[in-house]
Parts: sequence; C-alpha cells; structure tokens
Amino acid sequence: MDNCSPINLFTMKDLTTRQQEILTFIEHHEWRNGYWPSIREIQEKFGFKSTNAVMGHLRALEKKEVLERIAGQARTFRINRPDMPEEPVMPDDATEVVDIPVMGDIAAGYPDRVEPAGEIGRLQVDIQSAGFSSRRRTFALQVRGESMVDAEIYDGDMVVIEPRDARDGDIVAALIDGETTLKRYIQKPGEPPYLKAENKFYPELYPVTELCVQGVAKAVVRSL
Amino acid sequence: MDNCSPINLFTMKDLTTRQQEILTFIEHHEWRNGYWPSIREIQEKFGFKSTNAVMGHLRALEKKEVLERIAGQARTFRINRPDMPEEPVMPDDATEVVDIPVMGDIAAGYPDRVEPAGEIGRLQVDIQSAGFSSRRRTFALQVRGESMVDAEIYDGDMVVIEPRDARDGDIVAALIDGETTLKRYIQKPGEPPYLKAENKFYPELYPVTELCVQGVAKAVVRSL
DNA sequence: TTTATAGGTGAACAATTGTCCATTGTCAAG
DNA sequence: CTTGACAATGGACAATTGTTCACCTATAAA
Repeated sequence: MDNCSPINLFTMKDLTTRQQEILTFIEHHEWRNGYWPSIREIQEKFGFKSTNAVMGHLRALEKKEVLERIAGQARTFRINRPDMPEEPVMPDDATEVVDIPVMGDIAAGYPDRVEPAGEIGRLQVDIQSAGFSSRRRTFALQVRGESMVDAEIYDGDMVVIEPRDARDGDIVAALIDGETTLKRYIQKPGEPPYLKAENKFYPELYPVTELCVQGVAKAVVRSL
Repeated sequence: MDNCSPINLFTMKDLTTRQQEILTFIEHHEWRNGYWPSIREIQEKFGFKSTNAVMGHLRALEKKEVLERIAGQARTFRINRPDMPEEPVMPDDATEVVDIPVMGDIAAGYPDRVEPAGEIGRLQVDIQSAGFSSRRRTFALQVRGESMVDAEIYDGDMVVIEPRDARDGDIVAALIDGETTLKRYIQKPGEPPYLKAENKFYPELYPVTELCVQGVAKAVVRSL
C-alpha cells in the first residue's frame, strides 16, 4: 500500500477521538506553558477520577508511536509527529515555517556557538511537511564524504539536523576527528552505544563520547 | 507577563559565571531534550554533592528575574531572555524564498489546475540553496514507486518540480497511465526523445507525448 | 457466547523531585 | 575585624508524580 516515510502528512495514524484530545492537550499545554503537563494535570483537565484513565491513553499513544516518554520521570514527553489540523489548511501567511540555517562547516562545537559566518544559506520548511519542532533550533548540514551511501545519503546532500539525544537507529551528526560527519547511532539494550558508518566499504565503528553526537538527522535535501 | 520595568541593563550582566553556566545548561538541556532538567540532573551535571548548591543558584536566578519557576512542580522552568529577540531576525528580505505547494496526488493535469484540496502542505526553499526560479510555478510531489531508485530517489521522497521544457538527462515528472511518475528524459541528437525509468529491474522506455512531461525535478527532500 | 479493545474507577505504592534545616568556607568591601 | 555576597555540603522531609494491581462498563468482532 502506501509505504511512506516515517514522518509525513500522508499517513494519518488512526487515533481515537479521545487519544486525539489527549495528544492535543499535551501539545497545547507545552505550547502555552513551556513545559509538559503532569499526568494528574491531564487527568484534571479531562475530569477523570483516576490517573489510570490518562495512563491508558498514554500507553496507547506510545504504542502508536505518536508519543515518547521517559519512564519514571516527570513531564518528559516527546511528540514524534506534530498533529495535523483536521481543517483544511490555509496556505497563506498563517503557515508556520521553520527557518533553518544552513551551516557550511561546523568543525567543532555546537552550531549555536558557531559564528554566523558559518551560515551559507537558509532553508525553510513547513512544519506540517516535515514534522519539525519549531521550538528546536534545527539546522542543516551539507554532507561530505561517502560514509552514508548505504543509507541513500550522498556527498553534497543537505541534511536537516535537530539537536537532541539520539536513539537506536537514528542517523546522527557526529563529531569525529574534529569533523562533523553522519553516522548511524546504534544502542542495543545492555550494551554501550556506538556509531557506525553506513558504507560497506568503510564498516568502521566509533565509540560514543559525550560531545560526539550533535543531533539527529530529520530530512535530506538534494539539489538535482 | 508584562516586562514594563526596564529590567535588563541592570540584571543582564549581573550573572555570576556559575549562574551563567547553570542557566546555559538549563537552556541547552531543554533545547536538546525538549523538556527541562530536574534539580538533581543539574546537580549531577555540575558534580555537586548537594541539591542545595543548585537551589541557591536557582533562587539567585529567580531573584534576578532571569528564571521563573512554579514552586513544588517538577521541571517547570521559564527563561526570560531579553537578549536574542526571536522575531526581528526575519531572513532578510534580500533572501528570496520560493513557496512551494506540496501536492499529495496529482493524477492528471497540471498542478496549478488542481483544486486546493490537492495541496497538503507547503515547502519553502531558499533560492540560493536550491537554485530555483521564483517566477516559475514550482511545486512538490511525493514519489510513489521504485522507478527511480538508480537515481537515488526512493518511494516516499518529496521532489521539487519546476514546470518547464526538459533537456537531455533531466529527471522529469511525467504523466504516464494517468499517474505522475518520475522518469529520466533522454534526447539524443537526431532521435526522438523518450523517457526511461531509473531502475534496472524496470528498464522500460516510454514515448514522449506533448502532455506527458509536467516539469523538471530540481531537488529531493526526504524525511528520515 | 466468547473474545478483544477502548475507556474508566479506586486505592495503594514507589520513585522522582522540590524544599528546607543547619553548617562551612571564600573573598571583597566597609 | 566585621559584614555580606557567593558557593557548596549533608541530611532529612514532604509534595509531586509516575506506576501498578484489581475490577468495572460498553461496544464490536469471531
């Protein structure tokens, strides 16, 4: 059927109306307050008499991979795909756009500490189109080298990076030998994480140090 | 939240280096993880042996009105940053931006004749980044099928199309069997042009009719 | 009927997390 | 010398918050 990419507007997950309400409230709460709600705050908002009502919905949302959380920790949500407005979108100026700086060369450090000289252009992507979070400081990188050819990312491509912690399977921008490169982030339960180049001719593995991973790749842009 | 009082000037640089470090870490943590740190997470990051070290700094930051919190609630920070205003940045009017409608399904006809219902999002790309012409009615398509895998364009990718006449070697959006697909446009001197799928398993050739080619692909956008 | 899924109640539990007590030390200004 | 800020320790406490167990209702499918 439709085997679309993981992030897109074409596959609407079939959320229950209740689950949709919960999700919307969580997003809205974060948007208005700057932090995520607690379970009991959600409970109170919907008038539930038990936190279990919320727990059930959260579990469902997590199973549908719309939500992510950190077990046992308070107010640590992560929403994988922003909610699509059910109303037809106004393509006017109302459209919220993420403005992404394109960094030419970030050899070291975090991109927000790199001087503007490193910026060689701008890329603007609609939120709904790509599932970016407007609050994060997304940026774009130009790929050098062939280390990711097996992931269909080639020299000269532009990769949109969202700074955040990586999870197993993510493609990350990693700082190795003073140069930013793309690697696959592998973390199996009970084992230390490592980085792997997606090129069968260079099957190197790299250890993950604290300052290594700069962010997670969210999209690829290639000029033809 | 009215900041009618001219806070800055005074409180701006009044931060201790330690307080600055704390503040930076809090901001950075939210930036990377999407949620605020807990006090003990701050404590651990700085190697404090007591949460009180953090508490003191937080109180100081709150007194200086750089931070806001909600007493007794977890991970509920709010940072007042008088520096870096967010809106006046505006990607200089000098930067010309192409606003591209993303068409979900254009089974027939030219996209500008399709009703707005076909539009499912927008994509904005800087001219410098991709070399688009702002005058043309650029649009974007989502790729279905595997017909272009040998050109490193895969199912689910988004392709930016610029309506114009094709030249030899261009990748074009072509209308075949009532469906828009991507094909390579081949035109050798003295021979009639034809379309070719970039997939060695489907080496079909297609004749070029007048209404066949909708435009030339200029860029690929893929969500990871 | 049985089974499964979505939605919810109620109470208890345990971990996380914010808070406050008293105390120590440094360092610059008065 | 004294005062006051800044910085940090150690331990304890209480509130917030996530989690789980058992049980209930309704609806739709098998």
